[in-house]
This record gives sequence, structure tokens and C-alpha cells, in this order.
Amino acid sequence: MKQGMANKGEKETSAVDLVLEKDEQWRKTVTELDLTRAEGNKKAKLIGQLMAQGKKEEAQKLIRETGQGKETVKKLEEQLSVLQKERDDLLYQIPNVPDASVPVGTGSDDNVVFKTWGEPSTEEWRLPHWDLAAEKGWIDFDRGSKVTGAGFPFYTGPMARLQRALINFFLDEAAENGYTEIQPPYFVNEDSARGTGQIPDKEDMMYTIPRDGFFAIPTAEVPVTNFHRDEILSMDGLPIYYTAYTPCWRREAGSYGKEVRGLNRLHQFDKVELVKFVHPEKSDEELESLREYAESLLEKLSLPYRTLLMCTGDMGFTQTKKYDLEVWSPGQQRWLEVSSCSNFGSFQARRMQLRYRNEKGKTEMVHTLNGSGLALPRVVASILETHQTEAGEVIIPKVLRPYIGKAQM
RNA sequence: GGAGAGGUGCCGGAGCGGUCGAACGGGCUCGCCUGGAAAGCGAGUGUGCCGUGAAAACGGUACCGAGGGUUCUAAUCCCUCCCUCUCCGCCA
Repeated sequence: MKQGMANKGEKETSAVDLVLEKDEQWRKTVTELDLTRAEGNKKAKLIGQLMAQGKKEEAQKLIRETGQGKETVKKLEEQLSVLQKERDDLLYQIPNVPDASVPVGTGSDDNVVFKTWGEPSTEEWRLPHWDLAAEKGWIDFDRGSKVTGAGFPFYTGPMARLQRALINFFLDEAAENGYTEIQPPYFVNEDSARGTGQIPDKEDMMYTIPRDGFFAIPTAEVPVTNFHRDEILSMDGLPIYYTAYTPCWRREAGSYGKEVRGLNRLHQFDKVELVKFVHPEKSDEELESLREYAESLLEKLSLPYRTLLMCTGDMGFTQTKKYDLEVWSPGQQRWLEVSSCSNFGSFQARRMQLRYRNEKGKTEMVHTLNGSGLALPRVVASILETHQTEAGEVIIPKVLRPYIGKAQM
């Protein structure tokens, strides 16, 4: 655990020891409490029997004896809930441990380029998507700011149509590849946010609806993975593949500058998500097929990309292994992340009490995975730049034409 | 939003202060029966946690929507919340 945490860049690994210590105390208290309860239960049962037999005096005598037992139970229960909260608070702060195949590293420089596809264009004449979109009147950032705030753009005319085409294309592709389409709620409750690990790790990134105790989803991963929370799945039913289109809301506090220019980073964006529930022994290969599927989408859109195998220090709190797919943005001459394919092992399942029944009839935690397939804004950015002509037109990728009815815009 | 009814195991559905982890029916699993099947018969059939154990298993404890409370004892009584259903209102 500690090695894994250290590899993820956690400086402080003492939480592990503290958890063990708290757990030790917690166990002791549980045992004591159970014993005291057993005693009380025995007495209560006896009293019941005596009453039934009409031996009132004997029963009364026993009732008088129950006082201190009750006190003890109450005291132990209080202790136990305190210990449990202390232990669990610590436990929730411990990240998932990286898989052995993940390169050890401290930051983005240590990520490994796993694969590249296509020829990233270095031609200078291409406009960044925000300039082209402004020129054509396709995306209205200013009115978005007026109506809501920065990071909430309007897409207009052909751009709105392109968005819708992409959503449909992604959903149709996923369906053809065995993913069941789901339309989930866009708000979730606190248990769900904790189930997938947004709480406590990424609590600040979510928009909240405090009056009703809801969180606006930062990704469809949250409602879709929680779909099976607190369930025991049958082994025959695995693996389960879901896909869902949803808007995603992220506060993205403290992000400014060219990094967030145009469609690079928004507070609201559209995404088609892929979620898998699988047998623990299959999650490694399931991650690879998830990655390959996401890659196939970029290939069908003729967008050059590269796949990174994220190193331990750059992969995040909840994952055991993660690939990032980055599409090339020729207008910006940089790579943009459009998909993140992750294996969570049993991390989310443990939080969600999500199990399956194995060959022997025992319950075991399932493994969960998810990936974007894909996130729209940066794909749109790359389409506008990659398929841009010198005349300022955009050639629509063949696979999208049935959805748009045009070859260019 | 208003009024009423209700939330029990895989499902249906009893229980409404003690012997209830929970009757009964259905489902499912195993066995018997059969040439095979149906019917019939018999047995079994929850989860979390703690402890013992290599394991199988066993012991304890908790769980009858969630959380509090009353009581020697709560699925059963009280309070708060959530959810479902019916009627009215409103409404895409």
C-alpha cells in the first residue's frame, strides 16, 4: 500500500498505519459490544419466558439487573461510531494502488507514449478553432458568458448540428460494439458521488445543489457506475457494458490562460461515456479492449492521436491503470486529451458494495472500468482544425455525413 | 403543492411489543420418481461485521426504506427524513 501511494506521489503514507491502528481499536470495541449485547439478549429472552410463565417477581428481579448492561452498550456504541468514522475518514483518503505494469514516475513527463496514429500536421496556415468558429459564427462564447458565465458556450447552426451528429455517432458505434445505451440522471446524491470516488477526492470540482443535496454530474461515470450500487450481480451476467451520453459539469477552479482558450476547457461539455463491470480476472484485458475501442473512434474520424500510458504520479486517485487518448490540434500545435480509459480494480466496487457471486457462491467485488468514447469539445476543436481547408471550409468526416447530410461546412 | 395508503427475504405476502431472520405461497438449487419430461414428493435457499479455523465450517452480533427515540425486550410504539401508490391541483 505504502509503496503504491508513494509511487502516486503521496508524501504522507502514515494514513495506512493510522487506519490499522484505528481498525484494531474498532475491532476490540466491536467484540466487546457484541459480547455485551449477547448478554443483554439472553436476559431479555429469559424475562420473556418468565413473563409467559407468570413468574413476575423473578422477571422483575432480572429487569432490575439490566441497567449497567444497557449503559455499557450505549457507551460502546458511541465509541464504536467515533472509531469507525475516524477509521473510514482515513480510509477514504487512501488512493488506489497502481498496477504493476504502470511505469513509476512523478508527473506528466514520465508518461509513456504507448501508441501514435496518423500524421500530426505542422502546417502553419490553419486557424485555431476559436478563430474559425468566431469567423463563421458557429460558437458564441460571449453570449454564453452573458447568459451563464465563462465556460458555458452556445453552439449555433451547423456547429450545434455537428455536436448532435457526434453524439449520435458515438452512441451508435458503442451500441454496435456491445454497449447498452443508458440515459441517466444528471444530478446524483452524496452516496453516489462517494461511490465512484469523487468524494472526497474531487469534491470541489462538482457543482452542487445544496438545497436538495445533489451534485451535478462531472461525468456520466458517476450515475452509470452507481446504477448497480449495493447489488450482487450474477457471474453469468458479467461483463456488463454501458454507454451514456450526458452533459458534464466541472467547476475547474483556477484554470486560466491559453490552456482554457476556446473549447479546450469548459464548465459544461458533452460526452459519451463507456462503463464496464467485469470479473476481476478480466479487467486487464477489458481495459485494453476499451482503449482500442476509443482509439477506433478517432481513427474513423481521421484525427491523428497518440495514446499515453499514464505513470504512477500522473494517473489520479482512483485508478490502478489509465490510458489517455490525445488528439492532435494543428491550430494550436498541441495534443488535447479526449479520452481517459481507466481500470479501477475493486476500488469503486468496495465503496459501492458492488459484488458478484462466484463459482462457489461466495460474494466478491467486481472490477469497474470506464473511458470516454469520446468527450466532444476537443474532438470538435480538432475536427475544425484538422479538416480545415485553406479556403476556410471544414470537410466533414465520412462517418458523420449520414448524420449531417453534408460533406462540408 | 394538498389529502390519503403504504414501504418486510429473489418475488408475492403475513406478522403489528417477547419464543421473529421472520408464517404461507411462488421461484431457484439439489435429491427421489420417469425411457425422458411434466406433475408429485423430500431437503436446502440472504447480507454485512467480529471471533475461531489452513479450509470446509462454526459461534456471536447487526440488518424487516434510512436515521434517531421509548422499553428489560421493537419488523411491531413515537419522531424526522427518503421513496412508492391513489385522488386533487399544477405542468413539458
